[in-house]
Amino acid sequence: MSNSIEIPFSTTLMVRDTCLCLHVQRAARALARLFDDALRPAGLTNGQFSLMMSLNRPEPPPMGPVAALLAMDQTTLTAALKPLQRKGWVTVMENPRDRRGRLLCLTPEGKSVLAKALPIWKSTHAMIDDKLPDGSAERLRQDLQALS
Amino acid sequence: MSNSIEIPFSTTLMVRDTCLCLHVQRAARALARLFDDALRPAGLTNGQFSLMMSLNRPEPPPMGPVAALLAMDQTTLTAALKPLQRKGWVTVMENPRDRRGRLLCLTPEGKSVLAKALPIWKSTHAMIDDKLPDGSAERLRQDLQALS
DNA sequence: ACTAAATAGATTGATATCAATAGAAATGAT
DNA sequence: ATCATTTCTATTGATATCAATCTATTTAGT
Repeated sequence: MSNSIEIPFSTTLMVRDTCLCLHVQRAARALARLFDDALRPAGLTNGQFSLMMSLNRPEPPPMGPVAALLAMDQTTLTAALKPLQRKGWVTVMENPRDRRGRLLCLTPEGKSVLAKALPIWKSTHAMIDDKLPDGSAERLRQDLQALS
Repeated sequence: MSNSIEIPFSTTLMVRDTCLCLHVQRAARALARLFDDALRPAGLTNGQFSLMMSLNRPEPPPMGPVAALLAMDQTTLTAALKPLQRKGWVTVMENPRDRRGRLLCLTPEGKSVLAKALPIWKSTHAMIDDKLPDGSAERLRQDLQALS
């Protein structure tokens, strides 16, 4: 006569302990906070650092491949570019060879900001690398890649 | 006479290939999309599923420990509860033993929604588990935990 | 050339995320 | 008991995230 819709507490514990999605989201939030804190003096968030770093290429890339590289929705990329454009660190120009598309360029100021952030990234990354058992960083990257 | 603020392309490639923060953010976005898609028929996002599952306890927990469990900011938790309260799946009551605090409860409807989502979680999780090399899921969880 | 389909981005609306700040209640020192 | 400190949460403002939908442009089939 019960509703039969109660999930046992043991199931809850199992999901909490095993869910890879939850584990990754948790680590993502923690790492984002860590890098955001470290990069704050440089005026960048972790996401802005990754995005701007991915724009540091010989040829300015269109939006699609950048969004794919970062595994983010194209609309997210459009939104993420706005503050960087406002600050004058990134310019978005029409692609002359495909007028539907845009090309993303780091400005000299953007490159300068990125260069100032780089040593912060290095030291922060070295720090978390040390928190992992020896050699597991590479393995971790491979496992994460398999999920993307 | 140059500005000396150019980062070599090789450095960009190194950061892109090694940055654990970027790798985790990327996997987090990809997994979030995957679980969001799968759970959509149940009316839940991956985050809502994790949050509601963490509320399925014998005793309703206060907000602080739940936020810590999910490694999220307390203000994020406050915001995340809003839509769940609106839908009548979670209730937030004053803690009689500490009137600063709140206790978070799943409603019967919330439990029912969660129960319907559970088999979706199971099959989706089994799917991504298969994408990982044998036995690496447990290792991955441990590595991610070390970062949180 | 013409038209249908595919592709590249932009916009809107909802939720997620956190810093900074503020308020209320409990705790501790005296 | 009083007051300073700490703890727990909410609010505001900015950015991040994606689904749904739209426009503009290119490509492919005819």
